[in-house]
Amino acid sequence: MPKKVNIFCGKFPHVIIFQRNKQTLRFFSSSCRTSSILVELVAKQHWSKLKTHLQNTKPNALLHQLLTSEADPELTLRYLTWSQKEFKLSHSLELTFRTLYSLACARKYSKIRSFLDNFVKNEKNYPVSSIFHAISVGGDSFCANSIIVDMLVLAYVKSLKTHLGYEAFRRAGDYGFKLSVISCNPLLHALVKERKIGNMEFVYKEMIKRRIGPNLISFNVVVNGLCKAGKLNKASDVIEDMKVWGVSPNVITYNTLVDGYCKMGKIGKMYKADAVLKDMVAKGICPNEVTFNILIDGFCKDGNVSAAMKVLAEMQSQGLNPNVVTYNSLINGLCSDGKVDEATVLRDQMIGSGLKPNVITHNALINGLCKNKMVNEASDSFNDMPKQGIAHNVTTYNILIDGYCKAGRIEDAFELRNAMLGRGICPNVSTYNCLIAGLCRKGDMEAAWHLMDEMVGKDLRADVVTYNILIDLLCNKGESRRAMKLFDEMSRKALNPSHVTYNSLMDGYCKEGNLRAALNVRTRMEKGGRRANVVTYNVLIKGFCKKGKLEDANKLLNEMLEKGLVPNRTTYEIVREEMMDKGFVPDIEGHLYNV
DNA sequence: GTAGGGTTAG
Repeated sequence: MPKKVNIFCGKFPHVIIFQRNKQTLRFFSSSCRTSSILVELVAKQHWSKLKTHLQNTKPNALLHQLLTSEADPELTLRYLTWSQKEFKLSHSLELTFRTLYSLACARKYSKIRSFLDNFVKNEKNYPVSSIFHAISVGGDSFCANSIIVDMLVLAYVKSLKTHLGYEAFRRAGDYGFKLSVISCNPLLHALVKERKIGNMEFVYKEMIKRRIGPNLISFNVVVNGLCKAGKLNKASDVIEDMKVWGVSPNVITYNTLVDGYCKMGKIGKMYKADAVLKDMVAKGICPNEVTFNILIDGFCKDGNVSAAMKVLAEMQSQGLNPNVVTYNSLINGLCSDGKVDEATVLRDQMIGSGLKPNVITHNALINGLCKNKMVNEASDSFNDMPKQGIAHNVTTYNILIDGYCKAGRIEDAFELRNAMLGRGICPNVSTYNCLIAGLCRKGDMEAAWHLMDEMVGKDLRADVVTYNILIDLLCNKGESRRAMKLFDEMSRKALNPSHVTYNSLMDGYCKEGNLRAALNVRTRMEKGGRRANVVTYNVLIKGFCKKGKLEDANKLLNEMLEKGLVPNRTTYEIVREEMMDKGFVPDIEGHLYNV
């Protein structure tokens, strides 16, 4: 019998498989001959014979015997999987992980990897704590155990059980097991994808603390996560940290940060994005197509297509060719600006330069036509797509369905929905959202609720947008309390309310003249981790104005400017109509001349 | 194995 010493006894006083196994051992000593026959059958892989012989022996007793007799680890594993399948049983965690331990000592890593991949896919989820207990009593080689835990974390992440991967990572720290970037990088990536940025930051800090040595990929993933969460200063700090670790940021690191500024930055964000670009050039990192595409898209989304065009010229002067993504951003930018004709010209230019428009190009143009009240043209464009060898996708249908709804052509919208079903494209939540919003605009509440039921029947779950549509509708009808009930339902369904949700509720209460309730919603919004945006301020400022509280409204205006939020057209309209026309001079007055 | 483009709600 091998000597098993639990080196973690001090901290984790869970000993001991020996007590439990005494009985098993007695069994083996009394029937030693039988057992050696069985072991030999395993060695020869005579499974059917083994099955008949095992009628009087417990399968787990044989597994134990294989482990203690130090049989070939691969064979032990083969017996383990065979017996689990054959007898529809699960071996204990202790024996399972002892098997993996023996494989780790024999450096049969790929066997462990594929076993763990299956192990975690199993619907029977063992508590991570039990697994760690089994690992720590199963073997005393720190290195072998660490490798098993590393592979376990990776297996969880691969099977989309990120929460368990995260827990295993945390516990590995308690036990002092040393993980590697092989499991930590995918874990970081998965946490970013699930928007669990707090957890991602924990893993990153722990990696440094535990001296796991983040590499370039780790840093890039972390920078991306922080950018997606709007933590741009922290992202810049991480880039500084990299140098301490002797890792140089590359073009991807900087592109990620530039994109962060474009998408999450506040006042003067494009200026800052440009500053990051200059910084990277100064550090000798050459911008590539992606860098320029990010900037072009950023300027377009910022409503500044002419600046985007200048970036395009700069890109070409540096010998970089615009690609489909470049053109798609510009086409979309022009369409949002109401310049569908120019967008079409650009599309032709794109074709002239040898690039083939893809489904995204077409969708952008169809959307542009819809938004500019050219639904018939949009429909023609839609029908042209198959002729050009481009298949419609769900988004194409959704765009045109939304176009029909907004043009008041609900019947056409439903007809198109039915057509997509016939063509094997499944409506998704967005399809329903477009239709529900269309029905709400028409005031056909009954049909809207009916569609909600239909969604559930099709196993489609209402999302934040669905709730936003319904909440907004109720608020506009003066039924804020009913809207609040839907809001509570959202949290019960683990849906994270968005800015729109809170803003609609505040608007509803403001319209009812209930400023207190509106401010309560704002408090909840901040507790929910969302900061007030321009729309929030517009809603509240208007609410206070309507109540004649112009001084308070003015304070809100100041607060908004101090937070670096940029007033929009609605803000100016409110200020003009509700304050200036009534003889009140707001602090924002000076800005009004710029509009 | 880390970066970029299209739809729905204010």
